[in-house]
Amino acid sequence: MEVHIPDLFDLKKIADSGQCFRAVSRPDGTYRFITGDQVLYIQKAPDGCYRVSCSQEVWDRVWRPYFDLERNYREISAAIPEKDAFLRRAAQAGAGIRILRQDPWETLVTFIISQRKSIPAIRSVVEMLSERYGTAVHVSGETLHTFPTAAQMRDVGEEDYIACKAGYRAPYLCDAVEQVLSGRLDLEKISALPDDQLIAALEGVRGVGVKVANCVALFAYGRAACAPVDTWIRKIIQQEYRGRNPFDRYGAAAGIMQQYFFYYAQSHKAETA
DNA sequence: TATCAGGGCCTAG
DNA sequence: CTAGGCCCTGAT
Repeated sequence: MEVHIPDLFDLKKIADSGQCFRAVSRPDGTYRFITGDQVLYIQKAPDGCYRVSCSQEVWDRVWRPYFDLERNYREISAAIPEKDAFLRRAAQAGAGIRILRQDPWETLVTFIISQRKSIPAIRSVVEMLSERYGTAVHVSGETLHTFPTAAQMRDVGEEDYIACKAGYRAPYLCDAVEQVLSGRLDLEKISALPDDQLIAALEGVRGVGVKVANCVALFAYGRAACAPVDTWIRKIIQQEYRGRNPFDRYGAAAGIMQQYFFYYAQSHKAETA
């Protein structure tokens, strides 16, 4: 099937954006995304069209929200003040990135893993967890594994996580599983909370600090006002904004601006180092 | 082969 | 509030 996407949309930038850790590309330009038990193959076609492997119904129900297609990024970018030259440059470079709306459980777990790890290292842990504890699905001639649910991780022990290279984060993962299964943390229910309370609730999990909590709020709950500050963003604040955090000024779109910064830093590593 | 930092967080002082 | 420590990987 084919879909038309009029807004800024760039598969490579999305896959490399560091929000999701399971997206892969093929030599022919096809990208594969996985969320929940859904798998999507998507390839660019002329005139803002894309060939997708799913039905219209699944596209509308699953992937449109996943790619945040209801939001107009062209408008948001155009609204960046001329004065903020660095952000304009970053937004230009990152044009086509979307804030993905991912599954809260998967996002929570993957960002607990992410701390003090490089993106390739995160990918390999996430992939190993999926292979061992997720559900096998057969699509398009390949066997994939969904990301394991909390229930599927019920009996996984610290040693098992360590075997998956989670390192010192192993007890954090056990705590996350325990809290979700016991209902002490209800990932569905907290979606109704305002940003600050949502973040506070997430911080109740061991190994979840302000940075990881903000990532989950932004990349799973669509809280675009939340802007996670990591080492890269910190560098930018130091070098480009004289140590003054600019995100307060960006208001409801702060998280999107953060993504532009992050992408810019990632793709200009040599210069910013 | 050795070294270093990587999308931080916890604990102690 | 600030400093170490942490478990392991990928990059040089």
